[in-house]
Amino acid sequence: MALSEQITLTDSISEAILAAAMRRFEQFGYSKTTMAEIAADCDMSAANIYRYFENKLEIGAQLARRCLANEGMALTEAIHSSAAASVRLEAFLLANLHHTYTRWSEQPRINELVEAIARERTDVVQEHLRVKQDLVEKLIADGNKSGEFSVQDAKSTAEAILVASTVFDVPLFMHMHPFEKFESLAKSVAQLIMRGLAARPAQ
Amino acid sequence: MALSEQITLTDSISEAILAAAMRRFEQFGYSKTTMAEIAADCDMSAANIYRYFENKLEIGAQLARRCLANEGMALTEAIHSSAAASVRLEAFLLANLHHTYTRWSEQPRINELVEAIARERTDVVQEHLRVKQDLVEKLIADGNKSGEFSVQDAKSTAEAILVASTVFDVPLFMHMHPFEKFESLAKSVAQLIMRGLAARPAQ
DNA sequence: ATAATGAATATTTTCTTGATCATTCATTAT
DNA sequence: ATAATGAATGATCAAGAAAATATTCATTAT
Repeated sequence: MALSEQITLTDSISEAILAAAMRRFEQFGYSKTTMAEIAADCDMSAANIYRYFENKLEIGAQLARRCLANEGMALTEAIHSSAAASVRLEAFLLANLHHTYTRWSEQPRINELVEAIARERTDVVQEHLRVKQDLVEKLIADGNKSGEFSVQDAKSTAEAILVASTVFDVPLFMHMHPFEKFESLAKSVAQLIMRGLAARPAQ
Repeated sequence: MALSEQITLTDSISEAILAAAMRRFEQFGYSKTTMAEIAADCDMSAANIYRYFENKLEIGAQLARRCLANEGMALTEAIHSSAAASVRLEAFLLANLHHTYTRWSEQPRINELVEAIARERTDVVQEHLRVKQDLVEKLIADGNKSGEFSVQDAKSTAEAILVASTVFDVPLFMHMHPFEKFESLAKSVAQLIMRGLAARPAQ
């Protein structure tokens, strides 16, 4: 009892810290937010934060994990509809793009965090890529089962699809086109991935 | 006669400046190279360079144009073989990757120039993309003609292919994998683009 | 014991301020 | 006229001091 109580308390304090950090990161950016400010928001000393998190980057990493997990859920939804596999593939790419573009344009401060994590916490990003690849692999398996696809190596194919859709996943590229252009590009790429170039007897 | 002579002279001086600049950029990087140094290499004053080039960035832009034109030629070769269109597509992606990776690993100083141009001379990069897209469009047209492909909108398909192969074109990504891994990814993507996911009766 | 803190330390960032450098221009050479 | 230059100007960069900040730790509170 004392044990579970303690864990709960610790957790809720950690949550408060994360929430405060998130508010600050959103409003002022990662680098402009100080541990002292986060601590003050939680009515504690900066030193006390270190009882709950290893350091500032770890706070950023956990927030990034959640953010990416959110994206993962959106992508899961996009892929788990009952529509045709081709439709779901397009939905996947569009959802991916939408997430990237929205964050880029509406939460510009958060990009700084994203960059820091991408640079210094490769593990977080790679875990997310693994999740995405699993999703695509499942989609491919579904398509194979329904007869819509005939893909041999689902794993490397899923990897190739992710590589091919990198542009829609990296904030850095978002300045290149307006959203609508990106949308149409994502659709083109989805269609390309679906149909390929090779001629086929009946369509 | 006086006229053509003058133009030739001007040209050869411009060439000397470009050559000197290139040597410096390769060895010391764009930002660490001064106009005075380039000028000294050509036995002239810094001020005199401005009779031949608008400014330092313009020198960089012209060198970048040549560099990209070289890449364009390599890609043209890759695409103009007499092999099957699918083979040529793969060759195109691999040549693209090879160029990016080699420059990144063997001429790290030049990356600074590339970044500056990408940032401040979008026109140069976009012109190169246009050239590449034309090449891919031609490849598609060839494939259509030979019956290997059946692509309706060659233009937007070519655009999609370029978008899908962005990772192989951007130095920024080169640190993510060793060359061999990239090679295998490029092959996977090429195959994906070729065959697509959709089931087809024969093949 | 567990939590929390203030003070101490080590890193980073910011801020000068003195170069260095790109670019312009009036002047000189050809 | 055409080429070329040195000196002037404003912008950018760099070294180092000062300030802010992340992180640690010895100490206090519960």
